[in-house]
Amino acid sequence: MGLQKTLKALADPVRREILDMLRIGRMSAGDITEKFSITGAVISRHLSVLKDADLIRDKREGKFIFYEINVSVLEETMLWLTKLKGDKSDVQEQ
Amino acid sequence: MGLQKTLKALADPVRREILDMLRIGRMSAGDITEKFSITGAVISRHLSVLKDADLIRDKREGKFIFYEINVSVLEETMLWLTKLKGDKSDVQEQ
DNA sequence: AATACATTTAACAATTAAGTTAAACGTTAA
DNA sequence: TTAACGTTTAACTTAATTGTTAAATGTATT
Repeated sequence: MGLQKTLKALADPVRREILDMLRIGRMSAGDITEKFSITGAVISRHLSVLKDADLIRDKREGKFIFYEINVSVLEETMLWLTKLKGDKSDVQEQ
Repeated sequence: MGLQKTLKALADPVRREILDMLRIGRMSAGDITEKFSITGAVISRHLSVLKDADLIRDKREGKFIFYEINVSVLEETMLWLTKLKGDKSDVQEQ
């Protein structure tokens, strides 16, 4: 389910923007929510989708929950895209 | 809308399988349909999503419509993923 | 223990997406 | 020009997704 979950998670613009933000550094759920004009409940659910895809990790510190990006799962996606793009090593060319 | 359409198109397993098949070479809509256990109408709609994302191109030849993959639009996705993965050239590191 | 704060979960409404079958369209052949 | 074939479009059903508000959970503070 790796590739499927990853691509599904990446297919939403809000979730991609969250990842783009986390690229710079970790943030609390509240900090992330502030950057959008949607409710915290929605952001929370987006975060759970990203977490389920293992694209982010969370860590509670007191009343805050901090989120950080985990890029390692992107490897599989990159490999698939690379294969699609033109690595024809496993295809009989003529 | 490039990245959004691309990722949305790639988020469906049937569409990814179609792309994987077209990687080997072009196929008619009927040939593609045969490989699945869903109706031709559904395949046709998946093809239209892929076409709208410019991931495939079509060409009618007689009664057949042949589809071929177009990988050039994947470049934008690869760039975004690469940036996310660790190209921090535009981020202040400490 | 009561209150406040940060976040998630639940219940619901609206929208989008994927599947079905049947009808329509474009092309070829009789 | 009618019939047959390949494919798409339309109408519909069901399931999934995204958003809302309200309630619940977990932690810190008084």
